[in-house]
Amino acid sequence: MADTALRLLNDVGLEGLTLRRIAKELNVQAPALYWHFKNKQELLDEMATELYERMAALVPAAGDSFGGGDWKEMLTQGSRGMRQTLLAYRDGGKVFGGTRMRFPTSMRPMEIFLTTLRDAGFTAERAARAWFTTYVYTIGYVVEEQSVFPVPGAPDRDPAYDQEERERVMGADYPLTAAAGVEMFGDTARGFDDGLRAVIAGIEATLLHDG
Amino acid sequence: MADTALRLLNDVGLEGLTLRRIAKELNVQAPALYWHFKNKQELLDEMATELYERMAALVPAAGDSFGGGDWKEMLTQGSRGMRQTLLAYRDGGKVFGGTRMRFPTSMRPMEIFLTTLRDAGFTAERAARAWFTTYVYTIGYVVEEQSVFPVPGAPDRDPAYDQEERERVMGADYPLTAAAGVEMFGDTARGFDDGLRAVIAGIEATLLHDG
DNA sequence: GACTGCGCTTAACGGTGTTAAATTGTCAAG
DNA sequence: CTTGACAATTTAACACCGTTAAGCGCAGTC
Repeated sequence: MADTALRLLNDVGLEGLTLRRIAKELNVQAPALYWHFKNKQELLDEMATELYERMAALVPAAGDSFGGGDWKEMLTQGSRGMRQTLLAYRDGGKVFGGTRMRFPTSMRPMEIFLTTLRDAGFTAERAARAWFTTYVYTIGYVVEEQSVFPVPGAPDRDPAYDQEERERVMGADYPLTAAAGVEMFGDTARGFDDGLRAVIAGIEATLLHDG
Repeated sequence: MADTALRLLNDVGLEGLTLRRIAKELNVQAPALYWHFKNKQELLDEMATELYERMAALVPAAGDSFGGGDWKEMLTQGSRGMRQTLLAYRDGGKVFGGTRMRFPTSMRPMEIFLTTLRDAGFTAERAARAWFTTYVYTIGYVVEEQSVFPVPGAPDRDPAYDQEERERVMGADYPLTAAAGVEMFGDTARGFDDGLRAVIAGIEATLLHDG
C-alpha cells in the first residue's frame, strides 16, 4: 500500500499525491484508506519508512562489513546508496527528509554503521556525529538536486534553473556565481562524491582523534 | 507582504499558512492576493527570497571580509548566520530548501564568498563545490533540527522524538543507535558547529589543493 | 441461523487554491 | 466637471482536498 503510493509518486509528484488518486490506483474509494491509516501524515510516514527499508536492503549484514571494514568506504557506499534510493522517487528527498519514520523499524543498518565507527576508534558520541553529518549532507544534497532535476532518471531541468538564463541575468555583476551553476548542477553524481569525500576527510581529521 | 506571510508562519506553521489566513492578516479578501502573485508557489518563492535577503544582510560588505579574510572563518560564520536565520521561522528550512529563489535578487553575498575562496587558492570550480557543500550541509541540518524542535526558540520536542521512548523501544537491540539520539538532538548548536568544523576541515584537505 | 467484526461504500462537511466578473478608488486628459 | 483608464479589491463560484459518519456485504463462529 505504501508501495503503491511510492510507485504512484513518480507519476504525479508529491503535490499530486492525493488520497483519491491513491485510492483509484487501488480500485477502491478514498475513505477506505482510513481503515489502514489514521491520516495522510501516517501514510507519508509509512512511505518514508518503506524508503528506509529499501536503503537498508543495500547494507550488507554485520559480518561482511562493506569495504573490508574500512569505515570511510562504509560511509561512502552507505551515503551513495541512500542518494540512489531517494533519487529513484520523485520528491524522494522531501518525503524522507520531512517525515518521521514509523517505529519500530529495523535500526540494523545504523547500528552496523555506528559499530563499525566505534571499532575504528571513534567514541560513541563522535560516531553518532560522524554518521549524522554525512546523513544530513546527503539529504540536503538530494533535496537540492531533485529541485533542479525533478523527474527520476530524466536529464530535464526544472525551467527555473536554466543555466543560460542564469548567466544572462547575473553574469555581468556576479561572474563567479553565474559560473558556479555549472559546477553545482552539471555532473551531480560527481559533485555528490566530491562533497562527500570532503565531508568524510573532515570527519577523519576532526572527529576520529581528539580534535 | 512576504514579510507578513513570514511573520504569520511562526504562528500557524507551513501547513496552516493558507491564502485566506494571510489575507485576513492583511485585512483583505483572499483573491486580492492574486493581484500580487501568480499563485501560492510564487508567494512561497517570494518568502524564500526574503529569507535569503535577511541572510545576506548578515554578510559584511566586500571590503571588510569577515574573519580578517580567512576563508574558513567566513564559511563558518556564513553557515551559522544561515542556520540562525532559518531557525528564526517555523519550517524555515523547508520553506527555503524546497522553493526556488526569485530572480533577480542580490547575489552579492555568494559572490563575496566565492571571491574569498578564489583568493585563498581555490579554483573557481572547487570554490563552488566548497560553498555548495557547506550550503547543503546547513540546509539538511536545519531541516532535521526543525523537525525535532518545530517551534522557534522553544525547547519543546516534537513528541515523536522523545528520547526516553527511543531508548525504551530500541535500547535492547540497538544500543548505539538509541544512545546516538542524545548526541544528535541534545545540544544542536554545538552539534552543528562540530559537523560544520568537520565539513570545512575536509574542504581544506580535499578541495583547496590538488586532492 | 443469529452474531461479530473486518473491509469497504456512499454521502457529506468544512476548507483549500484558484478563476471570472463586477466594483471601488484615484488621477490625468478632454 | 466630466470622462475614461487603470489599479486594487470584492463577491461569487468551481473543482478538489482531507476527513468523518453511517451503513452495507460478507467472512467465520457459536
